[in-house]
Amino acid sequence: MVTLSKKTEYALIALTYLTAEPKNTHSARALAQRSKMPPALLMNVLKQLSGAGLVESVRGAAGGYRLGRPADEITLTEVIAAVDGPVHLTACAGTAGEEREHARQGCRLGGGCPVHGALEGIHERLVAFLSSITLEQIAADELAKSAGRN
Amino acid sequence: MVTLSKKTEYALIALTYLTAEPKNTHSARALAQRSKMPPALLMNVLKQLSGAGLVESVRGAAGGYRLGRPADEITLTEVIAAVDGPVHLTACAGTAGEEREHARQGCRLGGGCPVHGALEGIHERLVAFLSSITLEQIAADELAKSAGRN
DNA sequence: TGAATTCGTACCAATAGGGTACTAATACTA
DNA sequence: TAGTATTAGTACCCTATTGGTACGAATTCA
Repeated sequence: MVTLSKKTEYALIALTYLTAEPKNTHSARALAQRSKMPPALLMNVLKQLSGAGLVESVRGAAGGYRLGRPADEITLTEVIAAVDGPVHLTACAGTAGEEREHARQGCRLGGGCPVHGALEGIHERLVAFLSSITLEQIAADELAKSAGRN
Repeated sequence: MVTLSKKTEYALIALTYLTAEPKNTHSARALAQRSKMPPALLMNVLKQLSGAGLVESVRGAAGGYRLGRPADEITLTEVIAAVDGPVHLTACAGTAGEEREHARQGCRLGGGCPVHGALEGIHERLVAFLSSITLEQIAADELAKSAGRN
């Protein structure tokens, strides 16, 4: 399926909030309450984002999370990769570098697979598309649309 | 996950073969053998493609499948929709027409969802991207790449 | 009549997705 | 120093989806 997972969705929502107030730290619980997300799940998502360096964590009382990088340097591709692992268009395409050989095994059709080459091309274009979308754009876009609704 | 399902992959493989020889009919079994795909599963996939009008079925002895429309009029979006259902970027975005109200229920975050508007915009661009890819392009692209490998 | 095929439907098993629970480590505050 | 609020780490559960199978019925040609 060509679908963002719920975890990615939650990650985007949380990141949008962090983008709106980049200087303060926001606790996982507070973020969950504002969006009615399951707190325990959001904590896991934030941890993954923290591991990927997309957010910074501050422990202890009055701690929480803040953006790890400027919003215009965080792309949708990175968010997806941090939460759900790297984007693979198919089992046989979309694996880069040293993983490529492994992917070739995963594609059991091997050389007989008549769409292998074409899918790799599509995959590259898809990643380029997703990478062109930054967190800043998402936050700004939402602001514009929600303003139009009021 | 942003991933094409195996069924979509199989559909593309089968369609590529049908594109190469648009006039003959090809039985499900023959197509499965050429690509080492599970025959029973491919039959289900072909049935779905047939229901969507992307391929024509011919029953009886010496029957099989052929393209239902010219290859340059079949888009990747249609193939995905026929096999896996319509593309939904998220639960809250990407549902058109009369289904829209239903989707709004699916998005339990409702008005509090701060990425709703932005995701709808991304979804539209994604569908436009997938719709710009035709079966003819995939088949031609693959031909070019496989020629380069030899 | 028989063989080859698609059609319709129902079913099974494995995996991934969504979600929870609990304990440890850290840091602020009083 | 004690208490509290937070993240970190891990392990687990449940359900839906996905990948894959099976079988009988309808259709067509020889």
